Amino acid sequence: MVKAIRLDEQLCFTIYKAQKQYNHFYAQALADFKLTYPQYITLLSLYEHGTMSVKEVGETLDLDSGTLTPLMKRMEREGWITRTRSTEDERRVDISLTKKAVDSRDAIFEHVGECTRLMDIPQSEYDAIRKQVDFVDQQLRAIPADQL
Amino acid sequence: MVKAIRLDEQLCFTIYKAQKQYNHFYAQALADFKLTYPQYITLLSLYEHGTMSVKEVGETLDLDSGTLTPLMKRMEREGWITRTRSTEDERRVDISLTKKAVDSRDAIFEHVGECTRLMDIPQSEYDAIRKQVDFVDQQLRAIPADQL
DNA sequence: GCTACTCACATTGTACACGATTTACTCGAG
DNA sequence: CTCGAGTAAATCGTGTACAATGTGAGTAGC
Repeated sequence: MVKAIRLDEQLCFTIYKAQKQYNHFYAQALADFKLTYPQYITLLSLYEHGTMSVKEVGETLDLDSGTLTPLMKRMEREGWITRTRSTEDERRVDISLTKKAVDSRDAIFEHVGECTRLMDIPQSEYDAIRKQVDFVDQQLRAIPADQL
Repeated sequence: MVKAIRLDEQLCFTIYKAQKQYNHFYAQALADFKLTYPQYITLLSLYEHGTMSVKEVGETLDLDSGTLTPLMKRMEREGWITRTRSTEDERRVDISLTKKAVDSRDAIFEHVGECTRLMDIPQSEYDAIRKQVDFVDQQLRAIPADQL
């Protein structure tokens, strides 16, 4: 007799739903800037590290070129970034922030900060949850592929 | 002076990554059954509640018809479910499990159970994390749309 | 200076997600 | 009985994700 797997008891499902809810939250919070959540975290990474190649952006966000290339073309079209083929290594494409992106930084941080404050979770608890979810992520990555 | 938002300190980003990792995990765990993660949770819900309309499935999974209709057409094509227009209310489409789905239940539960056991997280901690993430989800849903 | 390998990025195909609109059906008020 | 409000699915358009493949650019080894 196999024990049933109940949807509401699955951590994967809770995380799945929370991720979608965060997406929805940021879709509204970022609507004025016409940014999606993946575009927003791309900006965050560029604010933090400055100009990077597509590969390096991908490493900070855990995304591959199949996702990033079209995403960044949209961000270029919207005037957030520039994409320039590197001269010293022509395989690389360097991603830089535009003046618009630099100028918008404070307004974005300010507005997102206000919105996230609406959630009303104490900093200590917020950090604790983040560490626990990160632990789950680490556990998942630690499973060797040949055991599945 | 606006305080910088650091990607690695954001709970949204941790959850975003964990969700993708879970997706990857289940893609491998479910490969033998040719099921994706959204298809798997659809099956779970049907195992638990039996035949339901598309709307009811959507309520258990927090998905709308725009996502479910094509997903279920694929599942129908793969022989997991049947889609039949309800006779007493012709607006409804009832989703039922096929014999293949019923017969596969134990094998799926068994295999997924084995795979999740590889994560090695004690049940008490697992539940605690799930409750915390669920709390975050609730907090997000509690924010009135007009405040963003 | 050739060749094989590797690397960075782009492209293609499949599968979600979801807002917005459309279509078909139900039901209750007049 | 009929019409309009409401409902359930389907459809459409946009934007991710990612495996697999293609392409051109470096590079190591002989």
